[in-house]
Amino acid sequence: MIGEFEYVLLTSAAALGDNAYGAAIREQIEDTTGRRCSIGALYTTIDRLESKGLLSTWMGEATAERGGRAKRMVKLTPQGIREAKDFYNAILRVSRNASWAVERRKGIL
Amino acid sequence: MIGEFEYVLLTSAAALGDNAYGAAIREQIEDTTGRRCSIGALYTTIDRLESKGLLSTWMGEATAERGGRAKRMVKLTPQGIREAKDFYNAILRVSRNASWAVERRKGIL
DNA sequence: GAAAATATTCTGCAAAGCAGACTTAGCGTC
DNA sequence: GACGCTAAGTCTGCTTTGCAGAATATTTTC
Repeated sequence: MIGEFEYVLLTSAAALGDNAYGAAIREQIEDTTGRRCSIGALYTTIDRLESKGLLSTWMGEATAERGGRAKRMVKLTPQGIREAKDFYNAILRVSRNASWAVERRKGIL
Repeated sequence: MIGEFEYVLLTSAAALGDNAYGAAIREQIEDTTGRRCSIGALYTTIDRLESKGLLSTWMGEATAERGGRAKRMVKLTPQGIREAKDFYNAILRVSRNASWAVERRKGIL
């Protein structure tokens, strides 16, 4: 099973679609979680996920906007999508009868 | 933020209420996740969660059913409940627009 | 008093998460 | 054509979580 941060990263990369690359993913993570994401946390996790085959990366061109180095683009593999889905479903299944989940459902419905 | 397994353990203990103790929690975890839970994973995590103040434990009496040692009873602290809730909400928030979450919602509604 | 049952303790290792200094590289300008 | 500015990624070391199972404790039953 993937870890929580790995899940957050996969989800954030998926949300960015064709614009998913290191720095943008980092921003996306900070925005959606409200937590700070260090550079180290980001890239070590990207490396790990790539070596596990859950995402693939390649170097894009350095887009020319006032400086900048080439971007490392990211895309989930089918296996990555599968594992993210599994993680999500596992959390939902385990939480089925948890008071906090029930409360929240009531709020939504 | 707590880890995924810590979340599973807290949730399982919560589900068992007054019957929450090591071995029962382990069974609960195996049932709800479908994954195997080793003894080591269980108790090291209980220890950690206790030292972080997310749950408290005490020794109960040895119930007399064909042998058996005293049980280590477990109960979430208010802080434990809070952290579990935070974890759950964080996953839901991050997943808001993920394809796998959307698919699943459609299935439910 | 030995076997069987129930449950926990202990110890070591593997995987995931976190932090930030350092480096690379293009752009603009003078 | 060197220098500073900006955007982005590499590298390295450490901490926290997760995993495994052998060993041990305690109680019942025969």
